[in-house]
Amino acid sequence: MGRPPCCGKIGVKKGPWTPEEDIILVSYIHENGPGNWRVVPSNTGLLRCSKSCRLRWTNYLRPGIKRGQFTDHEVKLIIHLQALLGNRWAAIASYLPERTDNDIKNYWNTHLKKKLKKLHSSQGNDGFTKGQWEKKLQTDINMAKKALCDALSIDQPNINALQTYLSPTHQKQKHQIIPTTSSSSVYASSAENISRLLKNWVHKSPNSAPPKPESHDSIFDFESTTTEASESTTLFQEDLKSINFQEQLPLSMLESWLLAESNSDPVDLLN
DNA sequence: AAATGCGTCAACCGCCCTGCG
DNA sequence: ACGCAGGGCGGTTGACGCATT
Repeated sequence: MGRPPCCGKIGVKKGPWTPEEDIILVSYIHENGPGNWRVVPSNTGLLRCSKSCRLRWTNYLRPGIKRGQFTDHEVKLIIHLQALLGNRWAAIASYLPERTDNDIKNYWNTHLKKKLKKLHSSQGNDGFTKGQWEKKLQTDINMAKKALCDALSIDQPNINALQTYLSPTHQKQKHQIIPTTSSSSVYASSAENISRLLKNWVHKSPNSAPPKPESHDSIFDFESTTTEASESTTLFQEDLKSINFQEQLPLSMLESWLLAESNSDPVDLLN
C-alpha cells in the first residue's frame, strides 16, 4: 500500500483556486518567501494542502511566468528538446524560464503531439521535405548521443569521436545513420555535463573569438584550428573530469546542434 | 435553441527521490 | 540502516468554453 494522498484529509478544499485564495497565498509568500510548504496552509488559514499551495504558486502565481501563445521560437525549442530529452518537462522548462513545466506539458499534449503524429503519418505519402527534416533531426540526435556517450568514457579515441561530431566535416556525414544504443535519459545527463565543458572549452582558447550563440560556425571553427588541437584536447579532458551533473546544456549549443543544419523549419511544417 | 463533440488547461494523483531523525 | 515526511515530477482527469450539428 502506498501512502495515503496528502489531500485526503477531511476539510481540505479541492478544485479551482479563487482570487481570494490567490491573494492570501501571494501575500504570505511575499512576506515569508516560497518554501516550507508544509506550514503554509496552517499559517495562512487556507483550506488547501501544502502540495496544492506549492503547485498553485509554481504554476500560476510565481512572478515572471509568461502566459498565452507560444512563440515560434519556443515551439521549435520544445520540439527539439522533447526529441532530445523525452518527456522530461521540468528539464525542458529550464530552457524556457518564463514557462512552467505544466504549461509546456499541456502545450505538447494538446498542440504538438497530435500535429507531429499527423505529420509522421503523412510522411509516407508526400512530403520529401517533411521526411527530410525528421530524418535530419533523428540523425543528429543519434550522432550527438553516440558522440557524447563515447566522450564521457574519457579516453583519447572517444574524445576524437566527439570532436569528429562537432567538426564542420561532420555535416558531410549527416545522413549517416548511427544506431541508438543509449536511452534518452542517459543522453540527457551526458548533454548537461558536456554543455559546460564545451562552453568553457571555447572560452579557454586564447585566439578564439567570443562565442556567438547565433553562429554555429563560430563555435566549431575553434576546434578546427589545428595548431591548438593538442592543447585543446588537454583542456577538454580536464573539463571532462570536472563534469558537473547539475549543469545545463547551453541554449546556444542546443540551437547550434539542432537548428543550424535544418533547411526546413519544423514549425512551418506544423502549420 | 438545445444537444453533442472537441480542445484546452488548471489541478490532482501517485510515484520517486532525498533529507532528517 | 531504516522509516517517515516533504518536495519534485510526469501522467491523468475533469471542468469549462467554443464549435458544430
